[in-house]
Order: sequence, then structure tokens, then C-alpha cells
Amino acid sequence: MSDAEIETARLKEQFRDFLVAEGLKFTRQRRVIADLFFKADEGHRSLNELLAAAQVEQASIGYATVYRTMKLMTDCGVALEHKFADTGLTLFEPNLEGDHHDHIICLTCGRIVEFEDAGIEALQESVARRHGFEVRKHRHEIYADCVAPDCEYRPVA
Amino acid sequence: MSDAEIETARLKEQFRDFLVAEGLKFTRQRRVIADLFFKADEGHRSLNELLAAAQVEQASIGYATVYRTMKLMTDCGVALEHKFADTGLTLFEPNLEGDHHDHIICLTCGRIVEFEDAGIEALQESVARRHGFEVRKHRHEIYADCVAPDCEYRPVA
DNA sequence: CTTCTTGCAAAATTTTTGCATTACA
DNA sequence: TGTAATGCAAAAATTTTGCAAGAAG
Repeated sequence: MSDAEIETARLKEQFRDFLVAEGLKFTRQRRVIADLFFKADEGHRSLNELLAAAQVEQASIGYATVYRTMKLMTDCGVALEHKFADTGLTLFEPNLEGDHHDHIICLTCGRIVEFEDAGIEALQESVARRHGFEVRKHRHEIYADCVAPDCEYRPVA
Repeated sequence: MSDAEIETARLKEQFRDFLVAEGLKFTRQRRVIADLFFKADEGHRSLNELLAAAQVEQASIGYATVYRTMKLMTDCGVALEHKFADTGLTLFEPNLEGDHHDHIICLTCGRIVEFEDAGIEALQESVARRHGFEVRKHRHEIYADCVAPDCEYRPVA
């Protein structure tokens, strides 16, 4: 079992535990969505992309079910919701253990790269404290041009 | 003439110049909106707040006019548009000269404080370069709890 | 069995646009 | 006077919800 598989299993279990604790059910639909979402070969997906992928497994799944399932996942912490600028698009990514990161988004091709920088995090804490705040969470997105050889304009679905 | 007044005048002129350059008109409505927006005793305002303030000057002003005017201001760089998390609310603030800053938002009372940190900026450039990106712009928001004595829950309009 | 979930469609938001009329330069 | 702007109301685009029928434990 690879590390990725272990992590997938952990997230799925965390989701299931949450449902049980809340007296909710781990239905076929939620299983399908969780499986494809945690597999996450590509990290950031919209509700419509998740819906399309889910319908491959079960054609009858509706948008509302995916919407509500992702909300549950976000609530219980196994998924992160991102609303990047310059698109009204909401994207989700699995909340992998110990993998806090922020994002660099290419303004041209939309490519999303993750970064983590302890120095920035530390400065951020310090800045907040100086202003009399206690950091709860943050959003740090860098919009940039990338040097990918295949970088070209790609409209978002 | 105070510094603030000079800056207000500069932004207003920049907006007017832009309109002239584009063959557009500096109408009464745009003047009213620009004046109240650049006055900006409080920095971040929603379209509805701007609309209400504009209607004090001219009752007939409609939402669409404010919407389109703020879009023009954003396009020409005299206004910045922010979509903070946890509220679907879009807020605008004047783009004051040499006043780049990011935001700390209190999760409880909604208070917004501005900060600027050269160290963070530098690290950000460095991180992006390391990943093969050239920074164009960024969004850095810290969500936190504040220590204001009057901090209390305030739903956003 | 009872409760929760689903899927549809409709409602609620928010953002954007078309168009006839008015105002500006 | 011709072009652009306004204000209304309607269209789009999203997000969210109500509800009857179906699944889960």
C-alpha cells in the first residue's frame, strides 16, 4: 500500500467517522464521490468536474448531491474549498495530512502549483500579533505567469 | 490642502483622464460616485453601501450605474476589488499611491486591518521564482480573532 | 421501521446585460 | 447633434433549498 493509498484511506475513514458521529449515512453516492475525490490525481476540481466524474460511476447522481457531499467534506475537514480570483469558480482539494500549502496560479494557462514557506508563515504570525490578532487561517495566492513550455490560454469550464 | 485631499484629487484626475482617453464621459453620476468613494473615511465598501451613499447625493442613481462605474474604476486602476472569504461580498477600496497592503479580517466582528510586510513580499517573489513563475499580483488575507474591546458579531449586510 | 438522502426543480443570490430614454461633450 | 450613459428590468450564472420518493441502518 503506497503512501498515497494510505492517505486516501485515512481521509475516507475520517469522513465516515464524521458521518457516524453525526448520525448520518455513508451512502453509495457519498462513497463514490469520496473515492474519486480522494484519489485526486489532480488536486483542484470544481463541482461540475466532480459531478462528471461521479456520473461515470453512477449516472443518476445529481449536482445537489455532489454539492452537499462536498459541503459535508469541507465541514469535517477532509476537503478544502478555494475560490480563486479572476474566476467565479469554486475548487476543492483533499486536505492531506500535514500538507498545508498555498497556491501559485498562472494567469495564462490556469496551472496551479502549491507552495509552502515557513518564513512567510512565521512573518504572518508576527504581523498579526503586532496588530492585535490571533491567526485562525489565511489565504495566500500568488497570481503569476508561468514558464511551462505548453503554457497557453485555457478557458475554465 | 491635506495629503488625503491631494490623493483624492489625484485619483479623481486619473479616473477622468482614463475616461477622456477612452472617449467616455465624466458624468454627474460618475463624479458623485468617485467623490464619495475616494473620500473613503472607511476603506472597504460594497456596491450596496456605495449605492446608498450615492443616492444621498442623487436619489435616482441605480445599482447598475454604481456597478459599471466601479468596474471602470477597477479597470483603470484607481480602485481595488476584494472578494474576501466567508462572505460572498465584494468590497472596493481606493488604490492609494504607494500604499500596497494586504488584509487581516476579524472572523467575529468583520473588522478589516491593513498590513504590509516587506519580508513577506520578498519571500513571495523568491518562492515564485523558485517554481518558475513571475509574480503579477497576489492575494494575502489573514483571518483572525481580534482583541478590539468592542469586538462582537456583526452580520454583513 | 424510522430517519436520512437523493434528485429534481424551484428559489435565492449575485453579477451582468439589453434597451429605450436622457444627458453629455 | 451624435455618442455614450443611465436606470430599469430582465437575463445569467451560482449557490442553496423544499419536497416527494427511495435508500440506509
